[in-house]
Amino acid sequence: MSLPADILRKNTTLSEKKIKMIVALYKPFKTRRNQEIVSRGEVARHIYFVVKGYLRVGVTNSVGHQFTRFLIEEGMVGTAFPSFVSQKPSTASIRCVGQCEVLRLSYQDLNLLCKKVPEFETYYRGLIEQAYIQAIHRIESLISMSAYERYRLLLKEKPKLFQQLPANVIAEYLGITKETLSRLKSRK
Amino acid sequence: MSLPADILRKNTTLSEKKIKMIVALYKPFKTRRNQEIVSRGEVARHIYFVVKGYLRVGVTNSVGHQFTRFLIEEGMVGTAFPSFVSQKPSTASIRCVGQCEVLRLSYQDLNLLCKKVPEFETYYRGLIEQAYIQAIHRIESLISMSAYERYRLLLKEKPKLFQQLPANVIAEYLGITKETLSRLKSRK
DNA sequence: ATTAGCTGTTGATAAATATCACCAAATCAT
DNA sequence: ATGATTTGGTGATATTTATCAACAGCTAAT
Repeated sequence: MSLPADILRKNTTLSEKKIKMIVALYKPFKTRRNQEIVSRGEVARHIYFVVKGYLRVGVTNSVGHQFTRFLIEEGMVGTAFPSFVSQKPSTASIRCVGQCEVLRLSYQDLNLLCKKVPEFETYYRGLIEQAYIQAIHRIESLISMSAYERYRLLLKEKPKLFQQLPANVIAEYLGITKETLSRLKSRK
Repeated sequence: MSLPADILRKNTTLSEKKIKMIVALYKPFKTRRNQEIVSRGEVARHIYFVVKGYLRVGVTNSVGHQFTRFLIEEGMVGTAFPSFVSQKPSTASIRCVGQCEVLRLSYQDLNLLCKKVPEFETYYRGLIEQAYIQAIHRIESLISMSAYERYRLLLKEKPKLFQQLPANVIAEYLGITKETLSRLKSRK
């Protein structure tokens, strides 16, 4: 049936009835090509479930350069997390890469679910654990590897990104300029 | 009374009885100066609560250089997280910086608590959320700031680290060499 | 169809950081 | 107390990466 329902079925032992109830809270959210769905300074009031496409969570540094904090892929869930948890204004923005299909779950509904359905909280905790583990690996690659090594690692682990995303987004994710990325590509 | 109990009192509405029961599962763990308490290749079977000192979670890259994935400060809890969650061998090691006082909670006990005491799971989820947020900030600083900017930020946010830890540990945490850190210090 | 903008490259150069070698001071183990 | 090890610092140089500029091919909007 629906992608979020499949994922709950696979990762929890929740009854069909409860799954239905939960999934009804994931509201379809219409997006336009490259639309910014959360702007810097706004509070991230939802977590987003990506059905199709990519969301890019990005920040801008002191001299106006863009960086990609996270890429949220199909089947994954994410948001501007520090803002979402604190319900304070976000330093990051969230933008669709191309045309996306997105569901969203509000902060209130998520917390209500966590309170009322312990099994959902366990599932949600697992999501955060996995996200945190990804973040740890990213930190490790950033402190211990050269740009070229990080590029090779990403190419090996997520080759799809290179087919589906423009090079500047990849470069912003790796924390290098698009020129450097272009040169790394032609390095043997 | 005890530090972990105080923290539970402050962050949950658990009864004194339950807090007592939970804290009894945090076992004191004797460490020697600079002792490695989890080695690379071992499974991290506990999370560690630091009563005194610092734990350093570190990795070694392909050419044998050390890096510091995380520093766990007094009053904080942590472990080699990817290994702990998966219960598979760790790529990181955990080492005491100097002389430490540490409590530890086993994987089994933690999961039992999460299952039996939903409020504990909420508390634990909050810990992971905060750890994840810290990790996000670290990623952002690594992809968007220069070594000097990262050094200044750390100096501003955690000045204590510079008094309490040797410079090479700080450098490994910033992802730079100790020589570069030494030069950044004398930069105005 | 045409223009304007976006995307990916490449070159020349500058800036940041690492590497290697060495030294002095502090700290530790015996 | 002493010898050994660790720690912090500096210089010379190499390497990595960023910056700035230019350009060709593509894409999208009018």
